[in-house]
Amino acid sequence: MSIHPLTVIPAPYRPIPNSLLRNGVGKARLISLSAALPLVERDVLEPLSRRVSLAHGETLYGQDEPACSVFNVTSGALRLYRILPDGRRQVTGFAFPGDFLGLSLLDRFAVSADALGSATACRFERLAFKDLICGHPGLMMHLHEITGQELSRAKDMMMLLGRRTAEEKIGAFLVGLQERYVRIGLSAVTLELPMGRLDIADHLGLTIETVSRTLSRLDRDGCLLIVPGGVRLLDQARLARMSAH
Amino acid sequence: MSIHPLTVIPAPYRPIPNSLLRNGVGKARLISLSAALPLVERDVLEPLSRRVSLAHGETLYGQDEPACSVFNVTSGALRLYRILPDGRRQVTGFAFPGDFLGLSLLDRFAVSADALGSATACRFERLAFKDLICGHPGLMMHLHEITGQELSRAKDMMMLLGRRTAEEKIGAFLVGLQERYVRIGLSAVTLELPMGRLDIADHLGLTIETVSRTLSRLDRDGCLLIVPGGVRLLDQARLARMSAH
DNA sequence: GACGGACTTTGCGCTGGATCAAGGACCCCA
DNA sequence: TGGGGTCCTTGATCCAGCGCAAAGTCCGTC
Repeated sequence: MSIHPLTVIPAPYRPIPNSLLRNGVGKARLISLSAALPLVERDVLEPLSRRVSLAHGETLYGQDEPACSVFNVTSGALRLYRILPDGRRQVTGFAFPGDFLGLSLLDRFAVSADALGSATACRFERLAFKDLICGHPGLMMHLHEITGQELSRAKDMMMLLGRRTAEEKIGAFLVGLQERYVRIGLSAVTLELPMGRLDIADHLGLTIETVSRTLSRLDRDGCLLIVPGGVRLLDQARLARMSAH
Repeated sequence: MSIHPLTVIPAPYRPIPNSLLRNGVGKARLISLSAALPLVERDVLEPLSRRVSLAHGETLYGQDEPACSVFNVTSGALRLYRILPDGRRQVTGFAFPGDFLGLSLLDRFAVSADALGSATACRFERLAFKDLICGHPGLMMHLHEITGQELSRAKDMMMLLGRRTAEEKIGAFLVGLQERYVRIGLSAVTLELPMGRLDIADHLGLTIETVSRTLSRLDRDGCLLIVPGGVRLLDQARLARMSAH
Protein backbone atom coordinates (compact mmCIF):
# COMPACT_ATOMS: atom_id res chain seq x y z
CA MET A 1 0.00 0.00 0.00
CA SER A 2 2.69 2.47 0.87
CA ILE A 3 4.69 2.10 -2.37
CA HIS A 4 2.54 2.18 -5.47
CA PRO A 5 3.82 -0.36 -8.04
CA LEU A 6 3.90 2.17 -10.86
CA THR A 7 5.76 4.84 -8.97
CA VAL A 8 9.30 5.47 -10.09
CA ILE A 9 11.51 5.82 -7.08
CA PRO A 10 15.02 7.06 -7.60
CA ALA A 11 17.69 5.22 -5.61
CA PRO A 12 18.46 5.17 -2.80
CA TYR A 13 15.14 4.29 -1.26
CA ARG A 14 16.39 1.22 0.57
CA PRO A 15 16.69 1.62 4.28
CA ILE A 16 20.34 2.35 4.83
CA PRO A 17 19.99 3.27 8.49
CA ASN A 18 21.06 6.85 8.99
CA SER A 19 22.94 6.65 5.73
CA LEU A 20 22.36 10.22 4.73
CA LEU A 21 23.17 11.39 8.17
CA ARG A 22 26.64 9.86 8.24
CA ASN A 23 29.05 11.74 6.07
CA GLY A 24 32.28 9.95 6.76
CA VAL A 25 33.64 10.48 10.19
CA GLY A 26 36.91 12.15 9.35
CA LYS A 27 35.35 15.13 7.68
CA ALA A 28 32.33 15.30 9.88
CA ARG A 29 33.67 17.66 12.47
CA LEU A 30 34.93 20.02 9.84
CA ILE A 31 31.64 19.99 8.01
CA SER A 32 29.75 20.48 11.19
CA LEU A 33 31.64 23.37 12.64
CA SER A 34 32.03 25.13 9.33
CA ALA A 35 28.31 25.01 8.79
CA ALA A 36 27.57 26.74 12.03
CA LEU A 37 30.53 29.05 12.44
CA PRO A 38 32.93 31.24 10.48
CA LEU A 39 36.43 29.84 9.94
CA VAL A 40 38.11 31.97 12.54
CA GLU A 41 35.65 30.90 15.23
CA ARG A 42 36.08 27.26 14.30
CA ASP A 43 39.83 27.63 14.75
CA VAL A 44 39.25 28.98 18.23
CA LEU A 45 36.96 26.16 19.31
CA GLU A 46 38.53 23.19 17.56
CA PRO A 47 41.51 22.71 19.94
CA LEU A 48 39.23 22.32 22.94
CA SER A 49 37.14 19.54 21.53
CA ARG A 50 37.19 15.80 22.12
CA ARG A 51 35.31 13.19 20.10
CA VAL A 52 32.39 11.27 21.59
CA SER A 53 30.82 8.27 19.89
CA LEU A 54 27.40 6.91 20.70
CA ALA A 55 25.80 3.62 19.75
CA HIS A 56 22.12 3.29 18.94
CA GLY A 57 20.06 4.36 21.94
CA GLU A 58 23.02 5.40 24.05
CA THR A 59 22.55 8.46 26.25
CA LEU A 60 24.72 11.52 25.82
CA TYR A 61 23.37 13.21 28.93
CA GLY A 62 20.32 13.15 31.16
CA GLN A 63 17.90 15.88 32.13
CA ASP A 64 18.85 17.73 35.35
CA GLU A 65 22.32 16.21 35.29
CA PRO A 66 25.06 18.77 36.03
CA ALA A 67 25.99 20.17 32.64
CA CYS A 68 29.75 19.96 32.56
CA SER A 69 29.98 19.82 28.78
CA VAL A 70 28.82 21.53 25.63
CA PHE A 71 28.40 19.41 22.50
CA ASN A 72 28.42 19.89 18.77
CA VAL A 73 26.86 17.05 16.80
CA THR A 74 29.06 15.79 13.97
CA SER A 75 27.15 12.78 12.61
CA GLY A 76 23.95 10.86 13.17
CA ALA A 77 20.90 12.20 14.94
CA LEU A 78 19.88 12.65 18.55
CA ARG A 79 16.57 12.80 20.33
CA LEU A 80 16.08 15.48 23.01
CA TYR A 81 13.32 14.90 25.54
CA ARG A 82 11.81 15.20 28.97
CA ILE A 83 9.89 12.54 30.85
CA LEU A 84 7.23 12.94 33.53
CA PRO A 85 7.25 10.62 36.56
CA ASP A 86 4.29 8.71 35.11
CA GLY A 87 6.13 8.03 31.85
CA ARG A 88 4.59 10.65 29.60
CA ARG A 89 7.32 12.00 27.37
CA GLN A 90 7.81 15.18 25.39
CA VAL A 91 10.45 15.06 22.67
CA THR A 92 11.46 18.71 22.55
CA GLY A 93 13.45 18.28 19.37
CA PHE A 94 15.98 16.36 17.33
CA ALA A 95 19.63 17.26 16.82
CA PHE A 96 21.50 16.83 13.56
CA PRO A 97 25.08 17.44 12.40
CA GLY A 98 26.06 21.04 13.10
CA ASP A 99 23.70 21.50 16.03
CA PHE A 100 24.98 22.59 19.41
CA LEU A 101 23.71 21.03 22.62
CA GLY A 102 23.93 22.67 26.02
CA LEU A 103 24.75 26.01 24.50
CA SER A 104 22.68 27.94 27.01
CA LEU A 105 25.43 27.09 29.51
CA LEU A 106 23.07 26.54 32.42
CA ASP A 107 24.27 24.48 35.38
CA ARG A 108 22.05 21.55 34.48
CA PHE A 109 20.83 20.09 31.22
CA ALA A 110 17.25 21.07 30.44
CA VAL A 111 16.55 17.81 28.59
CA SER A 112 17.94 14.32 28.08
CA ALA A 113 19.73 13.47 24.86
CA ASP A 114 20.22 10.05 23.29
CA ALA A 115 21.26 8.69 19.94
CA LEU A 116 18.93 7.52 17.16
CA GLY A 117 21.20 5.06 15.41
CA SER A 118 24.89 5.69 15.95
CA ALA A 119 26.11 9.23 16.29
CA THR A 120 29.20 11.29 17.04
CA ALA A 121 29.75 14.68 18.63
CA CYS A 122 32.50 17.05 19.76
CA ARG A 123 32.60 17.53 23.49
CA PHE A 124 33.80 20.80 25.04
CA GLU A 125 34.49 21.10 28.72
CA ARG A 126 31.92 23.66 29.82
CA LEU A 127 34.04 25.93 32.00
CA ALA A 128 36.86 26.04 29.48
CA PHE A 129 34.31 26.74 26.76
CA LYS A 130 32.85 29.54 28.83
CA ASP A 131 36.24 31.09 29.57
CA LEU A 132 37.20 30.85 25.95
CA ILE A 133 34.14 32.58 24.56
CA CYS A 134 34.38 35.26 27.26
CA GLY A 135 37.59 36.28 25.48
CA HIS A 136 35.89 36.29 22.06
CA PRO A 137 32.85 38.57 22.14
CA GLY A 138 32.11 38.02 18.45
CA LEU A 139 31.99 34.27 18.97
CA MET A 140 29.90 34.62 22.10
CA MET A 141 27.48 36.84 20.22
CA HIS A 142 27.26 34.27 17.45
CA LEU A 143 26.48 31.49 19.91
CA HIS A 144 23.94 33.75 21.58
CA GLU A 145 22.28 34.22 18.22
CA ILE A 146 22.12 30.46 17.68
CA THR A 147 20.42 30.16 21.07
CA GLY A 148 18.01 32.90 20.04
CA GLN A 149 17.10 30.96 16.91
CA GLU A 150 16.47 27.88 19.01
CA LEU A 151 14.20 29.97 21.21
CA SER A 152 12.33 31.19 18.16
CA ARG A 153 11.86 27.61 16.97
CA ALA A 154 10.64 26.72 20.47
CA LYS A 155 7.90 29.31 20.04
CA ASP A 156 6.95 27.82 16.66
CA MET A 157 6.71 24.55 18.50
CA MET A 158 4.37 26.03 21.12
CA MET A 159 2.06 27.24 18.38
CA LEU A 160 2.24 23.82 16.78
CA LEU A 161 1.49 21.97 20.00
CA GLY A 162 -1.18 24.32 21.27
CA ARG A 163 -3.17 25.31 18.25
CA ARG A 164 -2.74 22.97 15.32
CA THR A 165 -4.45 19.79 14.16
CA ALA A 166 -2.78 16.41 13.81
CA GLU A 167 -2.44 16.80 10.05
CA GLU A 168 -0.93 20.27 10.36
CA LYS A 169 1.50 19.00 12.98
CA ILE A 170 2.71 16.20 10.74
CA GLY A 171 2.95 18.53 7.74
CA ALA A 172 4.88 21.17 9.60
CA PHE A 173 7.16 18.54 11.09
CA LEU A 174 8.05 17.10 7.69
CA VAL A 175 8.53 20.46 5.98
CA GLY A 176 10.62 21.73 8.90
CA LEU A 177 12.77 18.63 8.80
CA GLN A 178 13.24 19.01 5.06
CA GLU A 179 14.39 22.60 5.51
CA ARG A 180 16.91 21.55 8.12
CA TYR A 181 18.18 18.74 5.88
CA VAL A 182 18.62 21.12 2.97
CA ARG A 183 20.58 23.51 5.17
CA ILE A 184 23.04 20.73 6.04
CA GLY A 185 23.22 19.45 2.48
CA LEU A 186 20.98 16.36 2.58
CA SER A 187 18.30 15.18 0.17
CA ALA A 188 15.38 17.54 -0.20
CA VAL A 189 12.92 15.02 -1.60
CA THR A 190 13.43 11.74 0.20
CA LEU A 191 13.41 12.48 3.89
CA GLU A 192 15.18 9.95 6.05
CA LEU A 193 13.32 9.62 9.32
CA PRO A 194 15.88 8.31 11.79
CA MET A 195 13.30 8.61 14.58
CA GLY A 196 10.44 6.15 15.06
CA ARG A 197 6.73 6.87 14.95
CA LEU A 198 6.62 7.02 18.72
CA ASP A 199 9.34 9.69 18.77
CA ILE A 200 7.37 11.75 16.27
CA ALA A 201 4.20 11.28 18.33
CA ASP A 202 5.92 12.38 21.52
CA HIS A 203 7.37 15.34 19.66
CA LEU A 204 4.03 16.53 18.28
CA GLY A 205 1.82 15.79 21.26
CA LEU A 206 0.02 12.93 19.51
CA THR A 207 -0.21 9.17 19.93
CA ILE A 208 1.72 6.74 17.78
CA GLU A 209 -1.58 5.59 16.23
CA THR A 210 -2.54 9.09 15.17
CA VAL A 211 0.89 9.64 13.60
CA SER A 212 0.64 6.37 11.74
CA ARG A 213 -2.92 7.00 10.59
CA THR A 214 -2.16 10.55 9.47
CA LEU A 215 0.90 9.48 7.49
CA SER A 216 -1.12 6.67 5.90
CA ARG A 217 -3.82 9.12 4.89
CA LEU A 218 -1.33 11.58 3.38
CA ASP A 219 0.18 8.64 1.49
CA ARG A 220 -3.26 7.54 0.24
CA ASP A 221 -4.00 11.13 -0.84
CA GLY A 222 -0.80 11.24 -2.91
CA CYS A 223 0.67 13.94 -0.75
CA LEU A 224 3.67 11.85 0.18
CA LEU A 225 5.00 8.34 -0.13
CA ILE A 226 5.96 6.21 2.82
CA VAL A 227 9.22 4.44 2.00
CA PRO A 228 11.28 2.19 4.24
CA GLY A 229 13.23 4.37 6.64
CA GLY A 230 11.56 7.60 5.67
CA VAL A 231 9.16 9.49 3.47
CA ARG A 232 9.16 11.09 0.02
CA LEU A 233 7.41 14.43 -0.19
CA LEU A 234 5.33 14.59 -3.37
CA ASP A 235 2.86 17.44 -3.09
CA GLN A 236 5.18 20.09 -1.64
CA ALA A 237 2.66 22.86 -2.24
CA ARG A 238 -0.03 21.16 -0.21
CA LEU A 239 2.38 20.27 2.57
CA ALA A 240 3.61 23.86 2.68
CA ARG A 241 0.02 25.09 2.84
CA MET A 242 -0.87 22.83 5.73
CA SER A 243 2.21 23.84 7.69
CA ALA A 244 2.01 27.54 6.82
CA HIS A 245 2.51 30.03 9.62
CA MET B 1 -20.62 30.37 44.10
CA SER B 2 -17.06 31.47 43.65
CA ILE B 3 -16.72 33.11 47.10
CA HIS B 4 -18.04 30.96 49.89
CA PRO B 5 -19.88 33.13 52.44
CA LEU B 6 -17.99 31.66 55.40
CA THR B 7 -14.55 32.07 53.92
CA VAL B 8 -12.38 34.75 55.47
CA ILE B 9 -10.68 36.70 52.76
CA PRO B 10 -7.89 39.07 53.76
CA ALA B 11 -7.92 42.43 51.99
CA PRO B 12 -7.29 43.33 49.27
CA TYR B 13 -9.51 41.06 47.25
CA ARG B 14 -11.33 43.83 45.41
CA PRO B 15 -10.41 44.20 41.79
CA ILE B 16 -7.78 46.90 41.74
CA PRO B 17 -6.71 46.39 38.13
CA ASN B 18 -3.04 45.48 38.02
CA SER B 19 -2.66 46.92 41.47
CA LEU B 20 0.04 44.58 42.60
CA LEU B 21 1.85 44.89 39.32
CA ARG B 22 2.29 48.64 39.54
CA ASN B 23 4.88 49.57 42.08
CA GLY B 24 5.08 53.29 41.64
CA VAL B 25 6.59 54.42 38.41
CA GLY B 26 9.53 56.38 39.71
CA LYS B 27 11.22 53.45 41.36
CA ALA B 28 10.12 50.87 38.86
CA ARG B 29 13.14 50.93 36.61
CA LEU B 30 15.48 50.60 39.52
CA ILE B 31 13.53 47.70 40.97
CA SER B 32 13.39 46.01 37.65
CA LEU B 33 16.98 46.20 36.67
CA SER B 34 18.25 45.42 40.11
CA ALA B 35 16.17 42.28 40.20
CA ALA B 36 17.65 40.92 37.03
CA LEU B 37 21.19 42.26 37.13
CA PRO B 38 24.04 43.01 39.52
CA LEU B 39 24.58 46.69 40.37
CA VAL B 40 27.58 47.16 38.13
CA GLU B 41 25.73 45.80 35.11
CA ARG B 42 22.76 48.00 35.82
CA ASP B 43 25.03 51.04 35.85
CA VAL B 44 26.32 50.09 32.43
CA LEU B 45 22.86 49.69 30.90
CA GLU B 46 20.94 52.46 32.64
CA PRO B 47 22.35 55.38 30.60
CA LEU B 48 21.20 53.85 27.31
CA SER B 49 17.59 53.43 28.28
CA ARG B 50 14.50 55.48 27.47
CA ARG B 51 11.08 55.11 29.08
CA VAL B 52 8.13 53.73 27.13
CA SER B 53 4.57 53.85 28.43
CA LEU B 54 1.76 51.71 27.14
CA ALA B 55 -1.97 52.02 27.70
CA HIS B 56 -4.24 48.99 28.05
CA GLY B 57 -4.05 46.87 24.90
CA GLU B 58 -1.40 48.98 23.23
CA THR B 59 1.21 47.14 21.19
CA LEU B 60 4.89 47.34 22.06
CA TYR B 61 5.98 45.54 18.91
CA GLY B 62 4.64 43.12 16.35
CA GLN B 63 5.82 39.70 15.28
CA ASP B 64 8.28 39.74 12.31
CA GLU B 65 8.75 43.47 12.68
CA PRO B 66 12.43 44.51 12.43
CA ALA B 67 13.69 44.33 16.00
CA CYS B 68 15.44 47.64 16.50
CA SER B 69 14.99 47.67 20.26
CA VAL B 70 15.48 45.59 23.37
CA PHE B 71 13.10 46.14 26.28
CA ASN B 72 13.07 45.66 30.00
CA VAL B 73 9.64 45.68 31.59
CA THR B 74 9.37 48.03 34.57
CA SER B 75 5.67 47.89 35.50
CA GLY B 76 2.45 46.20 34.46
CA ALA B 77 2.23 43.03 32.45
CA LEU B 78 2.51 42.18 28.76
CA ARG B 79 1.14 39.39 26.63
CA LEU B 80 3.46 37.75 24.10
CA TYR B 81 1.85 35.89 21.22
CA ARG B 82 1.74 34.68 17.67
CA ILE B 83 -1.29 34.58 15.40
CA LEU B 84 -1.99 32.28 12.44
CA PRO B 85 -3.58 33.71 9.29
CA ASP B 86 -6.91 32.10 10.24
CA GLY B 87 -6.94 33.79 13.64
CA ARG B 88 -5.77 30.98 15.88
CA ARG B 89 -3.49 32.43 18.50
CA GLN B 90 -0.77 31.05 20.74
CA VAL B 91 0.18 33.17 23.72
CA THR B 92 3.80 32.11 24.21
CA GLY B 93 4.07 33.81 27.56
CA PHE B 94 3.51 36.82 29.76
CA ALA B 95 6.10 39.42 30.74
CA PHE B 96 6.31 41.03 34.18
CA PRO B 97 8.55 43.66 35.75
CA GLY B 98 12.19 42.69 35.42
CA ASP B 99 11.70 40.62 32.26
CA PHE B 100 13.70 41.36 29.14
CA LEU B 101 12.08 41.29 25.71
CA GLY B 102 13.99 40.84 22.48
CA LEU B 103 17.08 39.70 24.31
CA SER B 104 17.94 37.10 21.70
CA LEU B 105 18.94 40.05 19.50
CA LEU B 106 17.60 38.53 16.29
CA ASP B 107 16.80 40.81 13.36
CA ARG B 108 13.07 40.40 13.80
CA PHE B 109 10.81 39.92 16.78
CA ALA B 110 9.70 36.33 17.20
CA VAL B 111 6.36 37.32 18.76
CA SER B 112 4.04 40.28 19.20
CA ALA B 113 3.84 42.03 22.56
CA ASP B 114 1.02 44.14 23.92
CA ALA B 115 0.02 45.50 27.30
CA LEU B 116 -2.49 43.95 29.71
CA GLY B 117 -3.62 47.02 31.57
CA SER B 118 -1.14 49.89 31.48
CA ALA B 119 2.56 49.11 31.51
CA THR B 120 5.98 50.70 31.25
CA ALA B 121 9.33 49.50 29.97
CA CYS B 122 12.88 50.67 29.32
CA ARG B 123 13.78 50.75 25.68
CA PHE B 124 17.35 50.17 24.49
CA GLU B 125 18.41 50.83 20.94
CA ARG B 126 19.39 47.38 19.73
CA LEU B 127 22.67 48.12 17.97
CA ALA B 128 23.92 50.31 20.79
CA PHE B 129 22.87 47.60 23.23
CA LYS B 130 24.74 45.02 21.20
CA ASP B 131 27.89 47.13 20.97
CA LEU B 132 27.75 47.84 24.65
CA ILE B 133 27.49 44.25 25.79
CA CYS B 134 30.21 43.23 23.34
CA GLY B 135 32.51 45.29 25.52
CA HIS B 136 31.25 43.65 28.72
CA PRO B 137 31.64 39.88 28.44
CA GLY B 138 30.34 39.31 31.96
CA LEU B 139 27.15 41.19 31.19
CA MET B 140 26.75 39.43 27.87
CA MET B 141 27.18 36.09 29.61
CA HIS B 142 24.55 37.06 32.14
CA LEU B 143 22.08 38.01 29.44
CA HIS B 144 22.89 34.79 27.64
CA GLU B 145 22.06 32.91 30.81
CA ILE B 146 18.71 34.70 31.06
CA THR B 147 17.97 33.64 27.48
CA GLY B 148 18.95 30.09 28.41
CA GLN B 149 16.46 30.12 31.26
CA GLU B 150 13.78 31.34 28.91
CA LEU B 151 14.63 28.47 26.60
CA SER B 152 14.34 26.04 29.47
CA ARG B 153 10.93 27.44 30.35
CA ALA B 154 9.94 27.11 26.70
CA LYS B 155 10.69 23.40 26.97
CA ASP B 156 8.54 23.14 30.10
CA MET B 157 5.85 24.78 28.04
CA MET B 158 6.21 22.19 25.27
CA MET B 159 5.73 19.41 27.80
CA LEU B 160 2.73 21.25 29.18
CA LEU B 161 1.14 21.79 25.78
CA GLY B 162 1.94 18.39 24.38
CA ARG B 163 1.40 15.98 27.20
CA ARG B 164 -0.71 17.36 29.99
CA THR B 165 -4.42 17.48 30.73
CA ALA B 166 -6.48 20.65 31.05
CA GLU B 167 -6.40 20.48 34.85
CA GLU B 168 -2.64 19.97 34.93
CA LYS B 169 -2.19 22.87 32.54
CA ILE B 170 -4.20 25.21 34.74
CA GLY B 171 -2.47 23.99 37.89
CA ALA B 172 1.00 24.39 36.42
CA PHE B 173 0.12 27.80 35.05
CA LEU B 174 -1.05 29.08 38.42
CA VAL B 175 1.87 27.61 40.39
CA GLY B 176 4.35 28.91 37.82
CA LEU B 177 2.81 32.37 37.98
CA GLN B 178 2.94 32.30 41.74
CA GLU B 179 6.64 31.44 41.67
CA ARG B 180 7.34 34.31 39.31
CA TYR B 181 5.34 36.70 41.49
CA VAL B 182 7.27 35.64 44.59
CA ARG B 183 10.53 36.21 42.79
CA ILE B 184 9.55 39.81 42.03
CA GLY B 185 8.13 40.40 45.50
CA LEU B 186 4.38 40.11 44.94
CA SER B 187 1.72 38.28 46.93
CA ALA B 188 2.19 34.55 47.13
CA VAL B 189 -1.39 33.69 48.09
CA THR B 190 -3.73 35.93 46.16
CA LEU B 191 -2.67 35.78 42.53
CA GLU B 192 -3.66 38.75 40.45
CA LEU B 193 -4.53 37.56 36.96
CA PRO B 194 -4.02 40.60 34.73
CA MET B 195 -4.78 38.43 31.69
CA GLY B 196 -8.28 37.33 30.73
CA ARG B 197 -9.59 33.77 30.44
CA LEU B 198 -9.09 33.87 26.69
CA ASP B 199 -5.42 34.78 27.12
CA ILE B 200 -4.98 31.86 29.51
CA ALA B 201 -6.76 29.56 27.06
CA ASP B 202 -4.57 30.66 24.17
CA HIS B 203 -1.52 30.21 26.38
CA LEU B 204 -2.39 26.67 27.44
CA GLY B 205 -3.80 25.37 24.17
CA LEU B 206 -7.36 25.21 25.51
CA THR B 207 -10.63 27.01 24.83
CA ILE B 208 -11.97 29.77 27.04
CA GLU B 209 -14.82 27.46 28.13
CA THR B 210 -12.44 24.75 29.29
CA VAL B 211 -10.39 27.27 31.27
CA SER B 212 -13.53 28.64 32.90
CA ARG B 213 -14.93 25.19 33.67
CA THR B 214 -11.64 23.93 35.08
CA LEU B 215 -11.20 26.95 37.33
CA SER B 216 -14.81 26.59 38.51
CA ARG B 217 -14.22 22.92 39.33
CA LEU B 218 -11.02 23.68 41.26
CA ASP B 219 -12.97 26.35 43.13
CA ARG B 220 -15.80 23.92 43.90
CA ASP B 221 -13.25 21.35 45.11
CA GLY B 222 -11.76 23.86 47.56
CA CYS B 223 -8.46 23.86 45.73
CA LEU B 224 -8.60 27.58 45.04
CA LEU B 225 -10.95 30.51 45.31
CA ILE B 226 -11.95 32.61 42.35
CA VAL B 227 -11.87 36.27 43.43
CA PRO B 228 -12.47 39.33 41.30
CA GLY B 229 -9.34 40.03 39.29
CA GLY B 230 -7.56 36.86 40.27
CA VAL B 231 -7.43 33.69 42.27
CA ARG B 232 -6.47 32.63 45.79
CA LEU B 233 -4.55 29.39 46.00
CA LEU B 234 -5.84 27.34 48.91
CA ASP B 235 -4.64 23.77 48.53
CA GLN B 236 -1.03 24.46 47.54
CA ALA B 237 -0.04 20.83 48.00
CA ARG B 238 -2.63 19.56 45.58
CA LEU B 239 -1.83 22.26 43.05
CA ALA B 240 1.85 21.44 43.31
CA ARG B 241 1.08 17.77 42.81
CA MET B 242 -0.97 18.36 39.69
CA SER B 243 1.68 20.58 38.17
CA ALA B 244 4.65 18.44 39.24
CA HIS B 245 7.33 17.76 36.68
C1' DG C 1 14.50 -20.14 6.34
C1' DA C 2 11.99 -19.80 10.31
C1' DC C 3 11.89 -17.86 14.91
C1' DG C 4 11.60 -13.86 17.97
C1' DG C 5 11.33 -9.17 19.00
C1' DA C 6 10.55 -4.45 17.94
C1' DC C 7 8.01 -1.43 15.39
C1' DT C 8 3.97 -0.10 12.47
C1' DT C 9 -0.59 -0.25 10.72
C1' DT C 10 -5.52 -0.70 11.08
C1' DG C 11 -10.18 -1.26 13.15
C1' DC C 12 -13.38 0.06 16.68
C1' DG C 13 -15.47 2.11 20.47
C1' DC C 14 -14.72 5.88 23.82
C1' DT C 15 -13.80 10.36 25.87
C1' DG C 16 -11.67 14.92 26.98
C1' DG C 17 -12.05 18.89 25.36
C1' DA C 18 -14.20 21.60 21.42
C1' DT C 19 -18.20 23.78 19.73
C1' DC C 20 -22.64 25.83 19.94
C1' DA C 21 -25.93 28.37 22.58
C1' DA C 22 -27.82 30.90 26.32
C1' DG C 23 -27.51 33.46 30.38
C1' DG C 24 -25.09 36.06 34.08
C1' DA C 25 -21.82 39.40 36.25
C1' DC C 26 -19.51 43.46 36.04
C1' DC C 27 -18.24 48.04 34.44
C1' DC C 28 -18.31 52.35 32.30
C1' DC C 29 -20.84 56.15 31.21
C1' DA C 30 -25.12 58.79 30.64
C1' DT D 1 -30.60 53.88 37.73
C1' DG D 2 -30.41 52.03 33.61
C1' DG D 3 -28.50 50.54 29.11
C1' DG D 4 -25.02 48.53 26.42
C1' DG D 5 -20.55 46.37 26.01
C1' DT D 6 -17.23 43.03 27.44
C1' DC D 7 -15.99 39.20 29.74
C1' DC D 8 -17.19 34.96 32.20
C1' DT D 9 -19.93 30.87 33.31
C1' DT D 10 -22.76 26.96 32.50
C1' DG D 11 -25.36 23.48 29.87
C1' DA D 12 -25.90 20.37 25.89
C1' DT D 13 -24.02 18.11 22.07
C1' DC D 14 -20.31 16.75 19.00
C1' DC D 15 -15.97 14.96 17.21
C1' DA D 16 -10.75 14.67 16.67
C1' DG D 17 -7.78 12.15 18.57
C1' DC D 18 -7.10 8.53 22.28
C1' DG D 19 -6.82 3.74 24.06
C1' DC D 20 -7.17 -0.97 23.30
C1' DA D 21 -6.65 -4.98 20.62
C1' DA D 22 -5.13 -7.56 16.83
C1' DA D 23 -2.63 -8.13 12.63
C1' DG D 24 1.10 -7.09 9.64
C1' DT D 25 6.01 -5.87 8.43
C1' DC D 26 10.72 -5.77 8.89
C1' DC D 27 15.09 -7.37 10.50
C1' DG D 28 18.62 -9.76 12.83
C1' DT D 29 20.10 -14.24 14.33
C1' DC D 30 20.89 -18.97 14.71
